[in-house]
Amino acid sequence: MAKGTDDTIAVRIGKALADRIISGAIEPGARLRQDHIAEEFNTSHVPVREAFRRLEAQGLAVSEPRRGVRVAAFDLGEVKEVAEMRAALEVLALRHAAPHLTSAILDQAEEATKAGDKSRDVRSWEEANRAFHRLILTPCGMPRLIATIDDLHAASARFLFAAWRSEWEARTDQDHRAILVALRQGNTESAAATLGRHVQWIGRKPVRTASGATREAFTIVG
Amino acid sequence: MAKGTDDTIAVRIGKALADRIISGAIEPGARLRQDHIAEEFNTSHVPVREAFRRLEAQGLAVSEPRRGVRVAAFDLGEVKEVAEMRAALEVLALRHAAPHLTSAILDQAEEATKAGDKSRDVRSWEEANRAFHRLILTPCGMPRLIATIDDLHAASARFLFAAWRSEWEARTDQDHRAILVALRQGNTESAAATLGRHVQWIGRKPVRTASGATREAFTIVG
DNA sequence: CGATCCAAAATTATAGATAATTTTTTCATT
DNA sequence: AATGAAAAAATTATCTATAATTTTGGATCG
Repeated sequence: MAKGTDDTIAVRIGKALADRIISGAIEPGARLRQDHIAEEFNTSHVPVREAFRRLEAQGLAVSEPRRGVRVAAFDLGEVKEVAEMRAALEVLALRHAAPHLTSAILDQAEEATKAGDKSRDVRSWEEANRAFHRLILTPCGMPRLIATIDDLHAASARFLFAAWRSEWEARTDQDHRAILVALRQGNTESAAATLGRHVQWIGRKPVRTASGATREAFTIVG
Repeated sequence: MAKGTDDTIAVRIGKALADRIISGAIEPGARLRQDHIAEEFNTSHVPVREAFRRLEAQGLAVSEPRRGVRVAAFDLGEVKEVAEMRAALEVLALRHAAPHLTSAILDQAEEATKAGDKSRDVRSWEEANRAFHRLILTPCGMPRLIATIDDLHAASARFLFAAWRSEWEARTDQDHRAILVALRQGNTESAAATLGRHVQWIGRKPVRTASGATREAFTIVG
């Protein structure tokens, strides 16, 4: 995966900030100060502002005119919303991708599933999970649909990292396997139905807040 | 509808350019030169560049590093893609909106349908159509979903204006009426099914190209 | 006549400077 | 100590200037 060294500076900054927001390195609600970021990346603030517009469009940041840009906050409602949007769109993508899925692709997807089951931290689990979904969906040949799904995956990953920052225990992903079996049998509708349920499975877990109290954290697991 | 005079200049330029691209005032593939646009709006090119990033995210423009920004081209494939995405997402939105639909809202939606039937040009038909969809979907209370649907509507409108720039003949919208009847009866699933079919209805029409030949133009009608 | 190379013009991308606004701090007053 | 106004500092938004790249328009050669 090329690090895109010929990208414009604004694009590079946008990717770097997106990664920090998704990983939780920057807290929800935190201010993004253009001069500070510009200084850190050794640029002027002009490309930083362009990067902000991109983050805004992805739903990772919110901007108020003359008041600055903040990392987008999120709540259980948004977790559910993203899950349902993903369900609707990934099912659509899978229906179109199914006729173009080769057994080579399905083998790769199975590898990704195994990698997910073996992973010992959230980060690598998320990577494997994303690879699985991307592999079976990309052959739909609908670039706008894929781009929208990618943004939703970014949001999902953010929720995931927020809930399971440190302690993570991989479990074998039966849904992924059931989807692959159905696809190998040419049973697209069954695969689509399982996928739709799969991405709407919301994990919950108690988390200690800054104030010491415990609350429930929710996230899309799939 | 406030013209947003306290928006940032970049936002104003973005809206103005989006309107031109959607209406077809600027051709697909046309270059958007930042200095020219800056001069026209009496600004520097910095806010223009920010506006470009927004248009890019909406799928209305495409940018190649150091080569500039162009109005996005589109083909039958993209018309279909947008129609299917709309079907999937509007059905989802309607299922969530249905419990919150009051008869006042449904009356407004009926007014919008009548306005559409009466309209004598594409532009006002499109406006009425968009009002109908927005009215019955917004109560879903899912902001990200609504924002995504709005971008898809913008794309739909663009296809519509490209196919029916001048000659337009309104027809009475039976689908809208069927949807309203189902919603009034509390039959959400029937309404959703009709809506899903409705936005996938693709209109076709012969169009004379610049070179004099005729080709088929396609667009989402709904 | 057409292809190709080169210089001039135009254009994009970034930097540095300035005006306008918001946030923070200070300090007098209750 | 709490409140609130005023001044100072920080920050955003925009403009002007400059460097880097691409496009354009010939001139030259086959």
